[in-house]
Amino acid sequence: MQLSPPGNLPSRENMDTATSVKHLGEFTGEEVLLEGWVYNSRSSGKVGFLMLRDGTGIVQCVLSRADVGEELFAAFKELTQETSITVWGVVKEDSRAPGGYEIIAGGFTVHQLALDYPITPKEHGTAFLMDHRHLWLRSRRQHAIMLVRHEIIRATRDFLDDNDFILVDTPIITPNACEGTSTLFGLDYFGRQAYLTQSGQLYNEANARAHKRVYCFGPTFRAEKSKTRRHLTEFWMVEPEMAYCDLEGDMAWAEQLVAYIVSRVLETSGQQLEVLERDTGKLEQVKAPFPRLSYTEAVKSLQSAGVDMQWGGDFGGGDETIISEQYDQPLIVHRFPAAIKAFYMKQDPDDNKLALGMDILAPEGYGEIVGGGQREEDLEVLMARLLEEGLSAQEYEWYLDLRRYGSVPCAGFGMGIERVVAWICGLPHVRETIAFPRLLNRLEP
RNA sequence: UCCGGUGUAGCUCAAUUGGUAGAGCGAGUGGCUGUUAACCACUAGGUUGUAGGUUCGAGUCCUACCGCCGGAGCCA
Repeated sequence: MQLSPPGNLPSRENMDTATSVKHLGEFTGEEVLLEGWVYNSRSSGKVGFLMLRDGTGIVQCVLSRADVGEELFAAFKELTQETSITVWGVVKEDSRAPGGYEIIAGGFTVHQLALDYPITPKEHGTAFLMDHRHLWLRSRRQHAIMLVRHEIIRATRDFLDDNDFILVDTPIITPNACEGTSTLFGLDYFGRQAYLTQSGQLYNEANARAHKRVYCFGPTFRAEKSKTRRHLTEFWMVEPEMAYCDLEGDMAWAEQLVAYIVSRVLETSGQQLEVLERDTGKLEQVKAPFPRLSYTEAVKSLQSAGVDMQWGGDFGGGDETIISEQYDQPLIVHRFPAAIKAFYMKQDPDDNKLALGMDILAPEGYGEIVGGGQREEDLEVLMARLLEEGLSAQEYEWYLDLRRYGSVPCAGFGMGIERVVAWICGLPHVRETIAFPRLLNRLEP
């Protein structure tokens, strides 16, 4: 359908390129062309309101029957939700319009009329929305979440890049399991057993000896049959690794990264947080340094809170919540029992029952967002720990080489992007923090 | 894998003690000159998750299975 606008209104020929809703403020009083989709439309007998969504924002376009003519006005009334259209008209400041600006429309062109769009402006259940995830992404809240995710990733990369970290990607397909095969997705690699990575850390350690400070950033896979609000089977993790760094340095880098991300989102994404109805007061309190608690202190604190827990065990999700709710900042828990940690984690020289690991627990019950620690740099100790875990030294020869040729203290951590997004956006579940989540019971769409 | 909940129109939900399956939204038709998830009137829309059982009669009670949601375990 192509309709010509009447004579005294802006015509499409006057404009060469389309602008976007995000930049409308620069065109007050001018004619613009917008390309987008119908978000919603309303009409009374002689005035129509078209909410146009163009990916950068939503703007109300006003069509007056007297101005646009009978034919165009009748065509407007045929428009359905999510129909793709190009609209042209004059930008006008108007306090009655959501967003402060509206378009006095001169005309529009329909590209495709969308019939029976499944997601109506009313409420829907999560199962239905997840089945229509490919369409749900267009809605206002989901759009805002993806923008915040984008900003979190940008802030992460800016922070690391500006501090002389080099992005060195690590492989997704790996030949062996660094911490047992039960949590890994297996795959056939030309007749050999291979796995999807659950961490780039071992490779990061090699890269850190080439570049001193490195990070990898990619998808990570866990085949755990976990069915909780904080687990995905495929998630994105950024993993910085630093040569010549100990546990203290590791904690400092991690807390500064987290604090920087929060301040950047507050600075740039206020509009999105408003759409998400996030209480930003709680985010504004996030400032490095974060409070620190040793594992041993955390266990004592839990025991005095009435939790039945012995020294040596791992924290459950509920335990994490109880500990972190005592603080309004992210909390660093450090020095865990060596027995429950991976073979490559360095033992505490002051107490060999402890490993030099650390976790950061997000406030408001969001749980662990960062996990990391100092690596064992001594060849003999590392070899002994590896064999203790029943792993084959032969498969880790290249990793052991890192201790043979210029070994140094080395530390790093992994930060789960989806958990950080869930926390900063104030979402109850990580499934909305990624465009197409992979969950225990969900592989589609 | 275990425990709990749930499944009714395209969507979100009602339906009394077991007695004719209903509303809002969405869709369609008409009306309305400033709407904000617009509003008003009318219309269409159903194998009540599946299979079996009890009963004169089952959305409702019983059994099994399936899906989904939440929690536990396991994990980041």
